[in-house]
Amino acid sequence: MKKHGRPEIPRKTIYRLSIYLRCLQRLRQNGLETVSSEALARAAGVKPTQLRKDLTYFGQFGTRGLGYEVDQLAKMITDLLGTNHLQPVVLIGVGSLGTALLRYRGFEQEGFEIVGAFDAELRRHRDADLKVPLFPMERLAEIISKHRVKMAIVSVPAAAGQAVINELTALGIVGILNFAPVVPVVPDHVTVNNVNLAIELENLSYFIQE
Amino acid sequence: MKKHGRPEIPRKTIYRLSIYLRCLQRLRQNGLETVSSEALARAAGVKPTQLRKDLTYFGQFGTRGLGYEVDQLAKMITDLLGTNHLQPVVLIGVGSLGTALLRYRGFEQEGFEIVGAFDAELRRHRDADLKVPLFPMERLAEIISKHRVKMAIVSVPAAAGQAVINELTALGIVGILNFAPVVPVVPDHVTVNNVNLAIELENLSYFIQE
DNA sequence: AAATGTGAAGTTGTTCACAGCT
DNA sequence: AGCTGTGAACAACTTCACATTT
Repeated sequence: MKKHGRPEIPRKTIYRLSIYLRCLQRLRQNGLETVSSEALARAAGVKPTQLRKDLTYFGQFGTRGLGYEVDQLAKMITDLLGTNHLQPVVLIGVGSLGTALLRYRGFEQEGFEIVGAFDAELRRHRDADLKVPLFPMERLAEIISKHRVKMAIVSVPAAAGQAVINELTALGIVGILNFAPVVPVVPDHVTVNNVNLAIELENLSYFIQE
Repeated sequence: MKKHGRPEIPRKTIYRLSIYLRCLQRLRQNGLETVSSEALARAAGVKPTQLRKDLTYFGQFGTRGLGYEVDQLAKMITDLLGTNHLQPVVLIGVGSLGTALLRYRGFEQEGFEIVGAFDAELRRHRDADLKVPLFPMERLAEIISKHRVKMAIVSVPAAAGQAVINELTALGIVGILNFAPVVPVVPDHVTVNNVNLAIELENLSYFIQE
């Protein structure tokens, strides 16, 4: 995990922005037009002061004595996160987890489109019901350039992890959601978010003892 | 996400322990018997001093002038995390993501066994190749008590999230790996690790701008 | 000589307290 | 009166510097 670009803003703040956005969307569905930092913070599971501090990294969006306009704040967060337009993504590694991720509807709902899935060995995984086109690794460069892809999801085994990540960064990918259980090394301008499901469970295991 | 039990130890330290363990396992496969904090830290992607500080929360395990014994350190971390014995887990929500998680081999490799998968509507998801037994929600209490389950994976839609989590905690579950896009409310003695794949992608989206 | 263990210093992130709008 | 915006205080975590052990 690395940060850059606007380095003075805590990464956790960016993460919480996404949570605020989800809450705002729900508030909007409920017909709310305005919300106080206290109410929004409670919905997001944080303290009101933290919400306000998070927002002030980017400017002033509220009205004192009143609160925030739901629509306006949601739009500003969307713009800020860069999710206001559809983002093309490639997925590498169509094994058990990769297939699972391809079936998962959650990504497209939030503005991401998996334009291609790649694997070193395609044969086995030709599930007819997958809507995402499958390609051999040889066509990775072509698809990335054709769709101007900047983000990738990596769900290959540990042994292949670093090599695949090297290939992706060489092809211009600058954001990687990495499920491979490795500690990836990438150039400075590339951001990696690591998700390791086994470690999350293992972590729980510690806390439930006794 | 909550902490308790041994509260003085940073949660991030516990998380890194898992990473150290993976690195140690790899070192052991390569026949290494001893490792310095510098070498292990490099493998784990942290600074040597951080590794040493992390370990001293739990005692002294190294030999000055020499380093750490790989086997011994791995065993101590395993004991500490509580992954030295097989841990039964239930999974709630056999939708696209839930099915994916059931197919994922990563959990059992690390000592977790999904003893049952549950869903409000079972019909659709009778994939013959799933090895995990599927049950209706009505049998949740029975299975949890039969296998003495303390951990659960929640992969239901947002709308069902809090209700399912309430049911689980009422049945004695104390550790939850939550994929439902909600901000869960749980009693103090319950630990929740939230994983939100859409938010991870959204977060990347911010960092790749410009 | 080599490498750990650790108090102290430094850095980062959170919360407080209250000034300032509306 | 109510609620935001923010410098200052605080807390948590990381890194340094070096004493200590083999």
